Amino acid sequence: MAISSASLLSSLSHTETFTKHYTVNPPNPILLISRCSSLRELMQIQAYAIKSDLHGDVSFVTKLINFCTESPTESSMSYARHLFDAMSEPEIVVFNSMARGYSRSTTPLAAFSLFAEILGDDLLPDNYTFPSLLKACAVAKAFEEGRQLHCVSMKLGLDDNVYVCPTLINMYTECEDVDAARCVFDRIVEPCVVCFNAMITGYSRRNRPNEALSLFREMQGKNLKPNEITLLSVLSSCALLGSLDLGKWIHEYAKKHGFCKYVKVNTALIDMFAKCGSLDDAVSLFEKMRYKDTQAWSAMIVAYANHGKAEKSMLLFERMRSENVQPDEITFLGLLNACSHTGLVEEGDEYFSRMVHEFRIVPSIKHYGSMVDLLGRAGRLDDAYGFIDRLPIRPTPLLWRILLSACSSHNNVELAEKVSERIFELDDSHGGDYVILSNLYARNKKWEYVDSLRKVMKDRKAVKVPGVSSIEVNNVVHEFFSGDGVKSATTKLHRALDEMVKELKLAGYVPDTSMVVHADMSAQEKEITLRYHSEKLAITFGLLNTPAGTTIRVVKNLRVCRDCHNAAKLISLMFGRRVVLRDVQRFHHFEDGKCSCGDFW
DNA sequence: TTAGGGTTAG
Repeated sequence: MAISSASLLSSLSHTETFTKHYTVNPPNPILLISRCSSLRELMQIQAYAIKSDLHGDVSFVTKLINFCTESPTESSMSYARHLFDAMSEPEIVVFNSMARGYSRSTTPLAAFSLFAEILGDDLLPDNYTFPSLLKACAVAKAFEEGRQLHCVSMKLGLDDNVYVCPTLINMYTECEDVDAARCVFDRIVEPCVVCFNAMITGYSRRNRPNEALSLFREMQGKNLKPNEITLLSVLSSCALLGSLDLGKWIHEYAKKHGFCKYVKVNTALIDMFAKCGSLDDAVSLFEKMRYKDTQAWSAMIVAYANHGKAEKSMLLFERMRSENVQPDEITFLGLLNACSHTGLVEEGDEYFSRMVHEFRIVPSIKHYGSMVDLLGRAGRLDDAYGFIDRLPIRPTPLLWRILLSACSSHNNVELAEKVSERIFELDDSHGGDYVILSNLYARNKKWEYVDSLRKVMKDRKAVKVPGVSSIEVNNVVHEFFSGDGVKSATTKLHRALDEMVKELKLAGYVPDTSMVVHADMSAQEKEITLRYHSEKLAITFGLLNTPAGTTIRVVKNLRVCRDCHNAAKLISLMFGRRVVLRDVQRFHHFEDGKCSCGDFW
């Protein structure tokens, strides 16, 4: 909305509300701003001030702009800019306020443009200027602009300022340059809690939980007291790693130091417990929370969804609504995932429609992805294809990738080829896509296609992310890579795995080598490749190193393979162990020879 | 008269 002219402003000043509330004597415009509750009222105050001496006064205009930038909207920012431009000699204070507003608005980089515009003038940026500008760059993921600001702050000797440092770290991590952030951090002589938090959060958000946790330990070594924000990031790292022991320790720490009064800490604890495979702990914490906000409800709905408990997710949503808590986009993402994991196509469709029409939430690419998954997994591949084709936005490779997985699950080579073409048009560097397609060819014995595809993959230098599974034993997280030991299996772990497979075979396990791509391999070689998959290595490690009868919790970075899924079911039966396996999509709870996913995943 | 780090999704 463009801001109205002076004539409109002056007409507003004569409205009834204005006369009633603000023309009592003595009407002091500065005082009026502190009582102001809407942009409309603010305009009336400004119009009123035109008649007074205050019009054009720096501190008065600054107050007006501050009001506009507190929770910026398109119109409030446009009005603020109008006031800013009208100032004959703006001061840096006023600019800082404008920059803060932009950094919180939908057009954060406007802060940088304004900065570039005024830089040549007499306005000298100060230690209040950089945090807002850097925040804007972080939000917009504008690396170049952020780096330029870093240079300017260095020239002005402000790069080690206590307020500037955390935003520099935050800007670099949001722009995916964690190492640059670490350089900034390492230059700080005595980093404070906020600096540690910025760096720990950066590691955690960039999927580097081990570094986050080691920095957390370093922080404790320096006797710096963590605060609730530290705990949020550390919990998020525990969740990434599936590190239940450390997560429990943080829970105890939070209880002891009074951090459990924070709703966000509880929400992060719920998420951690759920992602570490302990859904019961998540539920009991959730039920104990006196006040639950949208995020807490969403976290629990998402937790149920990831554990394949769609019914519970949906019931919780009903409870949430009956307590008049407004759902957000994440609540619906949880519900849609719950439906897609369990094949509830109609219910998922209904939630999508309610989200858009009843709650006026604009679907994001993630919601679309969930819908494609819902249709695809349920075998409605053509519908899923049509859904992507009709989207109001340009489909991303990820969206097609979800459909490609579904084609693989439903053994549809023809559509998989078509979908792969669409993916390769957008991104041909993702090795996983070639692997899925060649697995499909292999399963259908189209060996000549397997060979040519592998050649194409090699020519395009596409790399597949290796499978990694991890397991925590006695506070230490052990990682296993798929294929470890294929060439020379000499360790105790490999011998134990070989023995276990022998026993499994006696119980009826038949290795499913159909998805092992390499056409030139012997049956024996294929079986070995399959045997040393990361999840089998991790589960065996768990069997060897944890007390009988305890639950084995494994985290995998990709989707679990069909053969490992079969093996895990049998292991749970033969060794009397519950195995909780988190893959990139969801949880699988293996018990008594069955999986909680009901073999639908 | 302006200022730093923030869970749930990805």
